[in-house]
Amino acid sequence: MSKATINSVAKYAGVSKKTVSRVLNEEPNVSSATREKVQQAFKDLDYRPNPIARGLAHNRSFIIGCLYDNPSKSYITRVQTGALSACHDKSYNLLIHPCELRGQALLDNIDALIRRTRLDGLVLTPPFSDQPDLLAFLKNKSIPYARVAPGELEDDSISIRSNDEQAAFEITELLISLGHTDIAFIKGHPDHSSTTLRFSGYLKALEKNNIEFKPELVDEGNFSYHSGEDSARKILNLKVRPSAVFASNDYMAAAVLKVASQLTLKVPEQLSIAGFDNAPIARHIWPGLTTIAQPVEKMTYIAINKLIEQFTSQEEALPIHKETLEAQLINRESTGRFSE
Amino acid sequence: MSKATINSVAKYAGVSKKTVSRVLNEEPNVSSATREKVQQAFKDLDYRPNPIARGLAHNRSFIIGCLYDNPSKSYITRVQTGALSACHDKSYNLLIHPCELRGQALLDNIDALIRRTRLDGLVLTPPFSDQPDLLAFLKNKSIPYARVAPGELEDDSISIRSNDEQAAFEITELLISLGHTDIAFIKGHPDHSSTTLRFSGYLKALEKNNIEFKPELVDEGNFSYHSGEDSARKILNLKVRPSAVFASNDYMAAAVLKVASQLTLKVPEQLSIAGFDNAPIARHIWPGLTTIAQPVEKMTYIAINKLIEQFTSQEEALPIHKETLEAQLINRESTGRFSE
DNA sequence: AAATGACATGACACCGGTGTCAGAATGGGG
DNA sequence: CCCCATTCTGACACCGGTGTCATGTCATTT
Repeated sequence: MSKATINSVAKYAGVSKKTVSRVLNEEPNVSSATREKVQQAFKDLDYRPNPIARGLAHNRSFIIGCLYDNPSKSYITRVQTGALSACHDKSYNLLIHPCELRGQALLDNIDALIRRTRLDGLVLTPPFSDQPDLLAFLKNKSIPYARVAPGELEDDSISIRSNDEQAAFEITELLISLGHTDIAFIKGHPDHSSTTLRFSGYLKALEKNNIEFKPELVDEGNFSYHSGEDSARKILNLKVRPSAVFASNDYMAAAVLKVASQLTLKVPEQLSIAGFDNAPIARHIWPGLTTIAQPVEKMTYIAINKLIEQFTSQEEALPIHKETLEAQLINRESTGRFSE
Repeated sequence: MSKATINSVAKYAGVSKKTVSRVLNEEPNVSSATREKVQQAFKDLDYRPNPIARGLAHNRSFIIGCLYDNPSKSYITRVQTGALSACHDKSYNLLIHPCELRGQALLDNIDALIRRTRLDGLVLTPPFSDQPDLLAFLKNKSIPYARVAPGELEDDSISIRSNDEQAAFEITELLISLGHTDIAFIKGHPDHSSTTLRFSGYLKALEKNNIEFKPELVDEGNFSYHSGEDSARKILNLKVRPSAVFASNDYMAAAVLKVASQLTLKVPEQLSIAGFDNAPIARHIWPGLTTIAQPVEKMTYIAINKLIEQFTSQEEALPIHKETLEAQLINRESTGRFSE
């Protein structure tokens, strides 16, 4: 069972294998009588074409690779969900490939990946979306790729992002509207473009509201919980303690909450905390974190969808798809007015 | 570039493609002079064999599928890490396939997956590891599979697990050794075999220490944070409140901590909390959770490794690999003596 | 020196599809 | 009724490897 090949179908239907192939691929110039005969054979024999043979004939693998190097498991999972969904819709397979950004080995690593798997295209997630070396390398190798959440849209490739700067601006304004003026900021990892964008949104909100920027309220983290802990200790032990902290992601925000608890600071009465990403931890701690939800699955879905469309399309000059999606502010319990 | 095929290598080395194939596969009966000529050609032409063509010839896809339906992103990521590592070592590709346990659609879903991808084998993670329908279906289809963390080892398939019952026993004894006697228990999802095992370990520890089992201290959750919250509210509002709660996983334990915070119970002074799994959240909340660390990556690695070995081996009767790995108790701040 | 066997090599078909092209069937106009 | 254009169909080579088997080469045995 399940041994039906194109030859057995052809024999069963009394036609040539080429004709079966035509029906399979919905090519024109097949009489409806023949078409029906063949389709009946498909059903009777429970036939599914062999994607490997098809791949060999087409010199295609029907594989999309997904590159990531991200400490957040929930982010990765969301990327995967969107990617799987797009691949499924287009009958492609998804190959996940976690790897480290740093090190000369990166390009060799990717090279080996490409040659080993013969993948048809790549989706780059942060921080790879903004790695000039990598982009140049892929272009050179003629590997089609799409970028998720890149910082710059200049590159002539498919790019889908959400507006990090605007979202950071909004959440900062939320804190300001609650009466906060000393708002600390914990930066993310310098390799990620979102680090710059989120910081920029914070600065713009201060500026717009005529609040003086105080460099001592800014500390550099790297998106990890641990780095958030270090930054929080510095910030919360300042002589003039800020009344609010905006951390560039939820893990660091959760770390701020931990340090605040250890210092017996009440959140949000004595300290407001805002995060970014709407990671599961944002609602798994108490009080829940006010944060920004990005449509990660959707971004990845669109990226892969457009990517496949592009290299599948007959037209050489399909316009390069660029899109910026909306992020959404989620207001939870970790932010409020200062009340002591 | 990168266009070298077996034909071009053969021509370059002045031998037949079959001989090139022999060198590739390290078959015997190739003179060392010829072998070196061919290997030099590999280098000169920068040749890599095409896995798709190889797959077609062998009727193999070199793809291992990984099935999961698990709410814990960190668990999934750890499974993937182990799986990727094993696949990489054996030059296989990993295809991840999240899907829902419930519903008649499951078998159809898996069937479609198999036919679409022609995968060579499957790794089952909980709760699929203990799904009799699925196991029977795969056996019927002659799809090789390996089970990660199954409840029962009876099935004649590769099975790698850690000792959940023993670990639950130990963590319960830890609580007992701290002086607790009223220890509540929150069960996991009934579809997961670990739910039964962990509960059983809890019961055995009570029994061994001559502590009376009180049914009202046990509540049924489903491994989700939300279910843990519900159970925690019930348990912590009992007339006679227990002094410790052992939740079947860390998400539910984190929810207990949240409810305790809302009730202004001090942890661990007024309430000890223990979890299971050593999920990231266990160290991202304060106080950190005492819990059990399982070698998830290693289990998955071994499972896939043995799976590939099995269906690659010439010997028909390779013994079925079964292994039970050690879990480890991690002692953090959420457990201690009752002190009020 | 002839027979024998172990080792080395290549010709060829095959895996299951697709592209090319030539030839057969069909249909409409003169 | 014939001719030609259009539509349909199949023979065949090909994608890039692997399996089978026949043949060639050499050293060893008798």
